[in-house]
Amino acid sequence: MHVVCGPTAAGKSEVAMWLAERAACALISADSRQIYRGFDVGTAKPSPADRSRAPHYGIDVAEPTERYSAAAWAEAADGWISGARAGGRTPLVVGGTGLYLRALFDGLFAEPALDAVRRGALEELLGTLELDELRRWANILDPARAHLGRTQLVRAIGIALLAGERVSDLHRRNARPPRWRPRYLLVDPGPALQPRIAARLDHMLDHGWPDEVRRLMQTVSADAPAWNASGYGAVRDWMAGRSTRDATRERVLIETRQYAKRQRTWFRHQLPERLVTHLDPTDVDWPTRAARWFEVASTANEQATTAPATGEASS
RNA sequence: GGUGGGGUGGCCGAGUGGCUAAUGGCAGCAGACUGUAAAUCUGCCGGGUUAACGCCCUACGAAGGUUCGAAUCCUUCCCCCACCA
Repeated sequence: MHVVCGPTAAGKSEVAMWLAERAACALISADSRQIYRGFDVGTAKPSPADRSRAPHYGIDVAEPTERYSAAAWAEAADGWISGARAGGRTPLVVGGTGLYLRALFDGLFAEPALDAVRRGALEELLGTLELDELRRWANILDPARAHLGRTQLVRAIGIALLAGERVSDLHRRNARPPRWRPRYLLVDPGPALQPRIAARLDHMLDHGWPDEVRRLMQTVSADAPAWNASGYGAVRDWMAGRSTRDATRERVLIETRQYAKRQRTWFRHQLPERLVTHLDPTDVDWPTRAARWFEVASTANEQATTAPATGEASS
């Protein structure tokens, strides 16, 4: 499976669009924010023009108030991939949400059935606890996960209590087999990323982001999951009169930089290096390199489907 | 010109004689990550040296001084802010 990934504003979509037009691809968006309807400018969704140039899947598939998940996305992505193929196109997964890629390619463990009501009540309770307190619980219930963040702790504790099983055990026991072999094209312009982030932000601020946020503030409740996309909180503060344009710009810049940094850390350590091809989109010959990657990855895909291989073709 | 307040590590900001290379926060760097992931967390964070403990140097506007010892006390100077003229 072809995957174009990389930090935000790196130029993933330019590369993906180029490949899509050249090789008749359909784009599968692996982006946890572009799924939300109405959150367009600030999430840098592909333009209508781009969307008419190649089929896009995975965009505008959820209400802003909906609590989405990596598993839900991966399941939907299965359908999109089939849909792309049925339409005679090569699916090309594009996105920067590492966990979504993992959910699709490594498969998350099968979650035991949980009583929704009890789970909701428990999560509400755990939400009131201090982080240290959650750590103490996790140390008893699922020590292997006790070093993680709040979100993970709540989940580990919840499953341990409600299902009587540790997430860390389920990882091993309930693992789902991977369905595809990914080939990653990691797009990253290196030091040029910072100026690109700034330029994109200025463009967003001049092309409707403030209005978009003002509109969303009327219709989408303030605690909707869609809001926690970097920048939206800052722009919302500005629109509410709690901040200035300059301060907002500065804050969003920082949030975006930090996000890009986290993405780089993820891709650097979580992706198997042997499956990754690096692409610097500021290289003049990036199209050649991208095309070569596409060919090699296609060949690898064919081999994988004809003979459930044991080895990996190196990139 | 007078009076009062203030100048602290990249920034903000505690600290009023030794426990202070100096609480916090931000920014930065590195890392973790299997169902909210643009999320949620962890470590480092003056310089040099060390595997580490440590050791050395530089540092609280500037210059002097008091003291065994000063970011902290005294003197002068520079700059900022407020109020009075």
